[in-house]
Amino acid sequence: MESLRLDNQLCFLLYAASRRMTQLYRPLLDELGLTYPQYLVMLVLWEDERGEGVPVSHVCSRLKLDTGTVTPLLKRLEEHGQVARRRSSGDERVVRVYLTEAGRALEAQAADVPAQLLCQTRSEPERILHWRSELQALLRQLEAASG
Amino acid sequence: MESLRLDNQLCFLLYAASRRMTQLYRPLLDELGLTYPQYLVMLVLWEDERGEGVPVSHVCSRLKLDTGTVTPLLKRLEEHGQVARRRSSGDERVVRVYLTEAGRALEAQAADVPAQLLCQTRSEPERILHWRSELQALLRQLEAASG
DNA sequence: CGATATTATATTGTGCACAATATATCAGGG
DNA sequence: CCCTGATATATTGTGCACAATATAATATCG
Repeated sequence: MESLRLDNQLCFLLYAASRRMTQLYRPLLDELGLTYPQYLVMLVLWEDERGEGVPVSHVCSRLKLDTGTVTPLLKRLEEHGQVARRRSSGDERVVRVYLTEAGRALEAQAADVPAQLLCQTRSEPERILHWRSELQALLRQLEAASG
Repeated sequence: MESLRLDNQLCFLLYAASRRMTQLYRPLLDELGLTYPQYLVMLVLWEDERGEGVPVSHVCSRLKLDTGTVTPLLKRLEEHGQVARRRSSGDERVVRVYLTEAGRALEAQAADVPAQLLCQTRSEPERILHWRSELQALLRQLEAASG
């Protein structure tokens, strides 16, 4: 059944490439004491937290993950001292996530992770930009799909 | 820090696209009683198991997963009656995985899953072929990287 | 104002991923 | 034949993902 051949499946290529990418990040992130999903949360906070904290829902929507994944992730980051969590005074339903000093300081350490990865994969920067736009288009197409 | 912007990261695009793809498969695979990784195992077996069974190591290498993931996956497929597992008579170290009648019959039911997905994403077939070759190249590049 | 619906987060349960380790079998050299 | 190392699979422990449900706070409508 030709249509079911594993290597013809876009889905498997995405799945394999994504896992492989995570594996390449692992040794670099180990030095920062972060897992890969924790690193993604920190990317969001470094970009969006301006001292006033961001709601849990904001982290969820940026990463397209639900609270069942994000809440325990944030708790582990809190245990490790990278973030703090406080209920918003305005709306008691909302929990705001803050960077601690340590969490903020980690950004400098993480600054050259993307370059190190680029170097490790020996990719031309323009090749990366090409794949980035291809993947952005693919992701848009997938997100437009019903389901 | 521009280099750390979430949406610039190839890694996040892969991660998000892969999860989104899995989400699109879920309702279709629910009808077959399979999870997405279980579906991938079945793809390997439908393609490579010719009645004589395939070693666990073969499934691992095709899917690039280790035994810590694959062994429990195969046990769940066995519980659900899709596969059988027997130690090889020649080499008692290897466990061979066989399709059951039910497992073999499931291939016909799965035959139109790829087409349904194509339809759901409203993608031109040539667009898919394009992304497939792009992702094959990206995966090769990632696998060539040390680490 | 009070009942109802909505929103934000948390919890529970199942199934991956993967590092690290364990166990059992086999292969080769002395 | 025994010892040593290699090979194949399984087990353990941690951390995601996500569906389903629970809980609490807020908004809305009659």
